[in-house]
Amino acid sequence: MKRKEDYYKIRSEILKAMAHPSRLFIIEEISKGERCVCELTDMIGADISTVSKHLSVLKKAGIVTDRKQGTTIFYRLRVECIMDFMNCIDNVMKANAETNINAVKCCKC
Amino acid sequence: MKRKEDYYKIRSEILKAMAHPSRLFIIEEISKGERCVCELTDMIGADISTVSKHLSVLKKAGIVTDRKQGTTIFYRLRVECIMDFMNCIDNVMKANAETNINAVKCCKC
DNA sequence: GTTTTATTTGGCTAATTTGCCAATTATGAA
DNA sequence: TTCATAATTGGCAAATTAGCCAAATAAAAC
Repeated sequence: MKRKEDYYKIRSEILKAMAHPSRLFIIEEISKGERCVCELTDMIGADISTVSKHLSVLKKAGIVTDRKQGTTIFYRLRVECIMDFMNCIDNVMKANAETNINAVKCCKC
Repeated sequence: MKRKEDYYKIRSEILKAMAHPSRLFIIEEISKGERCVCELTDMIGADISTVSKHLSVLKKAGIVTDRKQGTTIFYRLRVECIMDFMNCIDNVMKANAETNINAVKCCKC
């Protein structure tokens, strides 16, 4: 079934867009409110072109949107649940820390 | 703050482990119950060594665990919330489909 | 119009990931 | 012990991703 494969492909592209330390930082930061490229660049400490490219990856995946005000572009989350969603990742991390447990129950995700 | 950076790094590694079509398929499939490497290999249609490597990526990230029975190794999810978690990804996909909407509300994640 | 500030895009190299094949390990059966 | 089955590991080439610099675009200030 070709349909099903495409579905996993698209899903994986959204996940891949999130799967980078700087992009996770951006997601967390803009979940607190709109931020412009230069603010994020200062916080991340990479080249502005690098940060701009990270933002375009997130935008292409549909995770963020932007708004232009003069020469400044503000980014914000497009889908509200993204942050709650991180709780599940954190449950995996917690489970990894306590490696003696096998099956981990969790909530809030 | 070095601590915070490490945190994003680890989070991104868990997400990266999930961000592949075959690995997403595996996650969904074993969420229904234990599956051995050969069963998953038949379903995916890739070389068994490829599937084995995908499983080791998921295992290393703490997403799955395994159980040996004779020569067969059964894999299962290690963290229960992983599947609910996919709902949020699907909300992003839905939002991408209806591109005229900007901020998307969602639940169940 | 020219300059300044904010951001994006192109191009390049380095690093990482993917997937196959061949070889290896491990267990159970003959 | 030898053979067969299940799975993992090593190694390699192809594809993708990351991050920097330089150049281009866009809007506002002078």
